[in-house]
Amino acid sequence: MEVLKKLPTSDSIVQDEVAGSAGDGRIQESRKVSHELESANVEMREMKEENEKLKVMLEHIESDYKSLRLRFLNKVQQKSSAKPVRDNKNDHLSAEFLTSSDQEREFVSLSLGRRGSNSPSNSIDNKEEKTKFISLGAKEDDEELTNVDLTLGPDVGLAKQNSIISSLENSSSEEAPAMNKVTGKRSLLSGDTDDNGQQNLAKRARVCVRARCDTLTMNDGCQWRKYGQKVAKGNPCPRAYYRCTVAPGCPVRRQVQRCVDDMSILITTYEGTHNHPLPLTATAMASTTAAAASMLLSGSSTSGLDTEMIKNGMNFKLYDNNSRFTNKPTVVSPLHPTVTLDLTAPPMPKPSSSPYSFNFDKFPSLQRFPSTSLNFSASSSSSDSTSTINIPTIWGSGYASCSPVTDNKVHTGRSSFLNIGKPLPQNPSLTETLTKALTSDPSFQSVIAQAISTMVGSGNGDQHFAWTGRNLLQNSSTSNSLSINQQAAADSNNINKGSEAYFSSLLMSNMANPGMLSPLNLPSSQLPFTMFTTSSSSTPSFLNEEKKRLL
DNA sequence: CGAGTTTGACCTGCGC
DNA sequence: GCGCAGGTCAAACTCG
Repeated sequence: MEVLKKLPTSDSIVQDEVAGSAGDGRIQESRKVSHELESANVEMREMKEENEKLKVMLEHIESDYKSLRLRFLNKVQQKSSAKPVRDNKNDHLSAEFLTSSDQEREFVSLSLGRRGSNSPSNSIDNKEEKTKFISLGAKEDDEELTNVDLTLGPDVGLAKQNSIISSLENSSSEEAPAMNKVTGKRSLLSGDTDDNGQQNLAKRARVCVRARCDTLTMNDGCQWRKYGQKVAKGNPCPRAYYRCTVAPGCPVRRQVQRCVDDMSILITTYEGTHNHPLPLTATAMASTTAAAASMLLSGSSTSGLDTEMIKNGMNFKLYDNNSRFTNKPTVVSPLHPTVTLDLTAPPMPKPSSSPYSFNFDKFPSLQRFPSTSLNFSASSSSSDSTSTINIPTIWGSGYASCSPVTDNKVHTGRSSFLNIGKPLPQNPSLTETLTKALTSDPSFQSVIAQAISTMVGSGNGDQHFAWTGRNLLQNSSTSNSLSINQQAAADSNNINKGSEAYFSSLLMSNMANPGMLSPLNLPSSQLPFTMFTTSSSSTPSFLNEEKKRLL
């Protein structure tokens, strides 16, 4: 405005003209300036109006968010307080994990199932971290999350959220591997006592990611050091053992193994919780696996889910884990309840109807992302403790949904699927069903939020992409990511058109996982569609040999 | 030379 | 108790 004041006004220009002290050229120049000034004024007025509209929109969104969040928390509280013990076989899980406080933690923690610590060395740190977290307080937490999550810039609030997540992780992080004082060797299993045996059972929950992957290994954003390799029985492909090296002493391990039935499928199993802030590029996988582990440990992947979902009108496709996957996760041990995220299933045809389709036409900004569907299922009988989250992907069909039950196979294992990627027909009125779906089961909320956040962040740009639409063509190192990028590029024109829709998706994500990274703060490079990149490290040796042979 | 990988030995849990 | 299999260790090796 000060600049404008300094500029000559039209009056002064006229005066100048009258004075005749300037030539024709100067008069024309003055008129030009005057014209520009007027148009600038008009533009400013328009911008002001637009700003006002945006403000109103933001306020509206914020109030919607708050009310939705309140409703969500109420539902969670009701659910957790009324949650019955599920079945005898899961009594130990129920007793340990179905308390309301635990359930809440399931949503806000990135823990892959391990929680609590018996380690004296870590107890102080954990106490401190817990105190830190608790000191945030419910009110402050609410405020912070509200403020942070509704912040427009992807960078703003990132540090805050990271620190929150770090605190949460640390508060539930596992202890460093117990060392045998006599031998000096690590003794994970022998350290268990009878008292905490059942607790440790749950602590060892694993998340197994099955992904069709032409490249040598999955780049999930973390740094890994290989510490062993073993040929497992029944699979000629050796299993490689990796340890997280982002921070010294991080207890997280992963196993990488090719699927025996389909060598193009890479099975990566994660175990443990990072005891350090995650690199940005690693948060998506951590969030996803945490959500999966939460689903497993909260019991939602058990028969309880089945019952509840159907009870609430949620129909989920049921799979026979044993028949569908002869290539099951690397190890299914009673000591290692495993949840599997399956990104390998082929696209499926559109079902005729869907009781819970999530219309992405309401979220135009999301349409550039691969569509997903959530397909939960669980079997009733329990012969193992494996859950599967099945995530096939289809690009650009524009819907995410829970697909209807289409078969009723007999289930021989305790298994669950989260199936993402099946296109479904558009359902014109979905607000009610969506709300119902979101409020019906906390675990569902958690997982759907993660799935959505994954989709939202999958534009393969950097974390500013949603706002600036730039860098959409990065990371096209694999065919999958190329497809995504093409999709993203094709839709990049629409990127700034759907801010309201984008906010809406954030609401859902943050509502279900207030402590997790919002898509706002997730770099897209971390997402499953681009994580299959060649890595110089952590390369299975047999693939190296294969590579050498080919060369 | 340091970081990461390879690989054989060793430890532990589990089933018979 | 024994053998098997999964998991880990650590010395040797490789690579940049």
